[in-house]
Amino acid sequence: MLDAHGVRGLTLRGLAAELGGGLGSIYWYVSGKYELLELACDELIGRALDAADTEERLVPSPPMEVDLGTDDEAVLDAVRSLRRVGLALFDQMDRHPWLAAQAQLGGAERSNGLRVWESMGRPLAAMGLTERQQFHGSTALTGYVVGVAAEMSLQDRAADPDLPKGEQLDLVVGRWQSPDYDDFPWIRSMTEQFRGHDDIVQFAAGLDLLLLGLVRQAQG
Amino acid sequence: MLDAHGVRGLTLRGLAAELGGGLGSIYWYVSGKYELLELACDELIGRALDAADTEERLVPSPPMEVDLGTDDEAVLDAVRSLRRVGLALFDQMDRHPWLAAQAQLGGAERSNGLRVWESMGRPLAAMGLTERQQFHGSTALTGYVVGVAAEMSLQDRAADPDLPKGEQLDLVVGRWQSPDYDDFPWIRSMTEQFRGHDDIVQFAAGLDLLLLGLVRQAQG
DNA sequence: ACCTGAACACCGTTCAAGT
DNA sequence: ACCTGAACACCGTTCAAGT
Repeated sequence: MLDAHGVRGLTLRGLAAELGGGLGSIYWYVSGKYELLELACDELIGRALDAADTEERLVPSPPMEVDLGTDDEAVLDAVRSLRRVGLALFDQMDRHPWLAAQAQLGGAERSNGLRVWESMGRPLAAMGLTERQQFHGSTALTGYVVGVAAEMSLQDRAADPDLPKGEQLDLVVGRWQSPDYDDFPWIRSMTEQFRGHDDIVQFAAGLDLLLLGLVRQAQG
Repeated sequence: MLDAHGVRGLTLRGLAAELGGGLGSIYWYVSGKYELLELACDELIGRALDAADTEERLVPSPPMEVDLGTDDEAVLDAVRSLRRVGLALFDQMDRHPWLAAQAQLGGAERSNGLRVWESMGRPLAAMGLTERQQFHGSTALTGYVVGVAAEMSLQDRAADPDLPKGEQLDLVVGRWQSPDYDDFPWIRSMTEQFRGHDDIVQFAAGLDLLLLGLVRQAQG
């Protein structure tokens, strides 16, 4: 997969050349570029879900920094489940920076899109939430996952790929000290946090906020 | 703005014709299509923030369905503030379905991107969260907003624009009863919820979960 | 300073023609 | 059934030339 060059960098001519075939032959297998991307998305999402299920090859989870305030084993189990799925999906989108922008997880016709939604919904039901709360919770979770992943993918793409990670952060944070940022004191106050930030930790922290909210809702 | 045809439907040739000018003259004012889109994004985000500030022309907020479990006026004020900004941004992206996919809110160089981040951050600081919690909270909020908005924009675009809303829902939900969905009992159980769903209510519900998590974190 | 439009270098998609 | 590549209808961008 030569998607290291992004969605736009994948041309049907390039793909045909890579496969040693003619340009038109692609259209025998696939209706167009859109379906090609959809299939690639579905494949990668499917693998992420497999990883979440089998528990192998799973990204190491950052420790949970929030206190859920419950020892109900059913609830804790559901939370662990949701966290595992969310982190597996994020990890996959982190590895393939074009994925997040492309993946319309919920409501997709592709079967793995449905698997995502089902994977989110079942634990929510097990937590004892009402159907309405389950519904809202599931779209909140999927929306959060692709939203944060997309945001971070864009942020990383904007950065100069030649510079080392540390210098990139210094460059951004350096701008924050300029007079342009006089109206944004809060952003400036985040200098230290931004310099030490880690994408997956940040993602997990927000996911845990959502999970905390859901636990509270189940308890209330 | 003829962006009723989406980002791809906006061609520089079409724009030049609309403006009654030559194709090349656009490049005198703007470096390319990318910058043009960035400017349009920034303008609309800016208007949304203005609406959130002035409290006029603001979308009616759905009632909060979660119990925050606090009467700390400073915290409640912060929550109201975050909710107002989030809803104003979502409303704008709901009105302009191409916006969400385009808007890299956080970390954008454009000044209104910074305004978004600052608007989210200040209330979080006022809630008494640690700097680390503020940082994580702000990215979670912005990520959630654009993520859910993007997901819903895609969902609405996929639908047949000729059919009335009710029939569209029936069509989707009808498919859920087919044998293809035998492996997705939870999705099937959401039939009733999906049929009666309302985008902005759904968005607000998830936002409130995040806010509930943040309030708990501040209290803990 | 500001505009013009032909020209260029690409796209995705189609389709008559091959095996 | 499966593949080919020229041809088509578009893009965004550049640039010598105008006023």
